[in-house]
Amino acid sequence: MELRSHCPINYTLEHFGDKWSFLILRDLMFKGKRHYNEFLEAGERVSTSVLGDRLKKLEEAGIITKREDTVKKSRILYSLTQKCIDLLPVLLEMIIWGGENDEGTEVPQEFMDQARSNKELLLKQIRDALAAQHLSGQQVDDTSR
Amino acid sequence: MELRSHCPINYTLEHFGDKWSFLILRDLMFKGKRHYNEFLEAGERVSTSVLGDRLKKLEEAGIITKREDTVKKSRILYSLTQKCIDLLPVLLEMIIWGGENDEGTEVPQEFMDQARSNKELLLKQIRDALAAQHLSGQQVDDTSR
DNA sequence: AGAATAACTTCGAAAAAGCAAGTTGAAAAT
DNA sequence: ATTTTCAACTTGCTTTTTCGAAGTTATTCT
Repeated sequence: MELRSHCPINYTLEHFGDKWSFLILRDLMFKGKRHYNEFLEAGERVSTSVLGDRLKKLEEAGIITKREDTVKKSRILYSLTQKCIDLLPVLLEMIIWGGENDEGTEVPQEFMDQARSNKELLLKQIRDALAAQHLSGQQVDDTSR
Repeated sequence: MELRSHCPINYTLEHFGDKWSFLILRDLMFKGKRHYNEFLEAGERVSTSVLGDRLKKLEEAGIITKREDTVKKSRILYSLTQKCIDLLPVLLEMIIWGGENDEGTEVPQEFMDQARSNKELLLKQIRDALAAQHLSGQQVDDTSR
């Protein structure tokens, strides 16, 4: 990856500064999506070629990892790396700004309140949950699907 | 502006999810740039057509304002709105992630230390300074240029 | 065995970005 | 007073990137 500069904001943008990367990470972090077709069907409808390309780039950059799903062999399970979990504060601040400025936001009031009153605790809770689900190597058989 | 969804992350991305908007805001917030040609010359070299387009869109979205420069009448002075200053935490978190993950980062160690040890204070300092420079309507005659 | 599911690829079309040159109006220089 | 320069755009064209529809391959379900 060739950088336009070593400005930290530019560095972050070179990884996620397109219309889709952050949305894929949102699906992984906040919506519990772990498989290709789940990303396709969720939210804003990425096209499959763009999704494939972004997943590849995110993996190359060490933001996510892929491996065979132990529950169903033909599927690939996508996981977050620590590097990606470190990005959580950025996503959270984006949620706060969006939640405050979009009148028709879908963010629950409760979430906004928690983010305002005790951001550190909220961050820790989400971070711990993500670490348990993504870094342990274990996998829960989600029979609700 | 037509939204793909009311997800707060998507909402934020619809405003700044391109390669240049955040960089222009960075120049305004962290590098003290206030004029068109300063944006052009700083950092990663936007083309003038893209810069013109982004400034227009940011103004339409209420993120920045433009007005005649009182020091030199032929210039236009760009300022941040409160809505944009509210975005500061997002930018700061991007700086932290970029500073931590880019080996060749240009972020001073001192800044990283402060961000880690007392983020709220740092935020407040920057926020107050920005409010004084951008929201007061006053303008300092910068004779260093 | 046939249909459905999952994860991609490929390729043409559309959108965005980039570049060079031109425009407008104020200010500085001659 | 006229010319030159500066600042902030605007326009038109080319290149690059992104997008979307359809096709491919391998696996699993019926």
